[in-house]
Order: sequence, then C-alpha cells, then structure tokens
Amino acid sequence: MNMKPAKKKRLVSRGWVVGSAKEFLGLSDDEAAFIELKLALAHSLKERRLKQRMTQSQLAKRLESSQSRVAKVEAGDRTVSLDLLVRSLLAVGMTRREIAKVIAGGTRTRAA
Amino acid sequence: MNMKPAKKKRLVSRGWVVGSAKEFLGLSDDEAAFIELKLALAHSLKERRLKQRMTQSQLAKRLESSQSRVAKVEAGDRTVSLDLLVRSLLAVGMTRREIAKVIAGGTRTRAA
DNA sequence: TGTTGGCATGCCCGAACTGACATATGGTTC
DNA sequence: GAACCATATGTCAGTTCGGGCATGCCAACA
Repeated sequence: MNMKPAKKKRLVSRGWVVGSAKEFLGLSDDEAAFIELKLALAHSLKERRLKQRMTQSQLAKRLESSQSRVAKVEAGDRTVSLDLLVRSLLAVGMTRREIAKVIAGGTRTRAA
Repeated sequence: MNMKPAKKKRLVSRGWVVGSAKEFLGLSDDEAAFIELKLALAHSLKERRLKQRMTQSQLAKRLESSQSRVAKVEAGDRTVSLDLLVRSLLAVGMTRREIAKVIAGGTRTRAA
C-alpha cells in the first residue's frame, strides 16, 4: 500500500467502526473512502465464506495461501492488499457483478 | 500480488486484448477474471484522467507518486497493485459507485 | 479434564511493489 | 532543427506484502 503520511492510519484499519474512520483521524476523503472500501469487502468475504460453509483453511488452500493470512484478510489487517482481498472474493465464488455491488454499497453506515 | 504459478502470465497483463487473456494461456477462471478486472480499471483511469484534462504528473502529485508510475498504472503494468490502481481512480474523482460500475461492466468483450 | 476444530495473532524473511531517476519516444511550436 | 511537453520504459534501493509456522484463545463434546 505505502501511503506516505502513514502515521496514524495504521491504527484505524484494524480498529473498525465501519461508517467513520476519517472522523477521528486526519484522513483525506480519498484515504477514508479507500479503507472503508476495503473493510466493506473484507466483511462481505467472511459473510460469503460462511454462507458456503467453508473454513478459512479450505479457502486458504484454494488461494494457495495459509489459514492465518485468510484470517487477516477477513479482519481487514493493514498488511493485506486489495489484490489478495479481491482474489479471495473470486475464490469464494463471487462474480464481478457481485463484487461491484459491495463496492457500490458505498456510503452506507451500518448493516443492521 | 504474488500469484504462485506466476509463469507466463507475466506476458499477458501487458499484451492486452481485453476480452481474452486466458484463451491462449493456461489461466484459471479466477486468475483471468482478476487480470481482466485490472485492465478494465486501468483503462477507465486513463479515460477519466483525460476527461479531467489532467496530466500524469499532476495525478502523480496527488497520489504522492511519480509520473512514471502513473504511466505504468494506466498501461496495466504487472508491477502495479490493485491498491494503487483503485487509489488512482479515487484520485481522479471517481466515486465508489462509478468504480463499481466499471467492475460490473464485466464479461463484455469489446468496446465498439 | 483432555482433545479436537476453527479462528486470531505475532513473527520471519523471501517475494512483490513503490517512488524516483534517467532516458527514450512522439507531438507541437517557433 | 531546437526547445518543450506529455508520456513510455528500464532500473534499482527501500518498503510493504506474502506464505507459513508457532502459538494462543475459545467453544463443543465425550
């Protein structure tokens, strides 16, 4: 990722609170949009995986990755790239259209 | 990115021909979907930047990156991550919804 | 209680990505 | 042609990310 003023942000991406992020930190709109986007995808990944009754280990195998990394992906860990995130989504069977839907879901703040 | 059997693929991502990729190479469906996705985004980035009458150097400044890297992003260079690609799209003013549209655009083979 | 299974966390270090620079190509204007 | 601008391409040192292992946590259950 490498975002120059990578100061505080480090804390955020794994502090949750979906619909905010930039509120209590000096994030630019783009930066905020970006991490919220990742969190939204991470969340839908876990949802989808469970719906498929798949374990993290099984998914890891498909990705030629490891259980621990899958856990980090779902947790929205800052060391996880969008690349791996999206490839994971494809691996649990999501189509481009479905992924797009999650991304568009956008400025929605809470699930329930 | 790091895709285990990163064999030939190297050639593809910068060989273009939008609607194919996996056709003449042994790519899995997911792998193919993934790089086509990146190419679609890369293409719409250039389109959008030009529409904004912005130069690569200007965009690079916003991203705190360099002109040469922006060029690679738009070219769909294999050394460019989805992260940078998406952050670039946000930097040229695209909304999540617009990005989603490009992604959903999906299995379309040719433009005109 | 001991065991098993699924998930989370920390770490290492090799692989991939990044910014920056140098340089090349192509177009425009004088 | 020279000067200038936007873009393309190659390279590389420094940073980030990746797989995988070790380990911790917790719930289920016999």
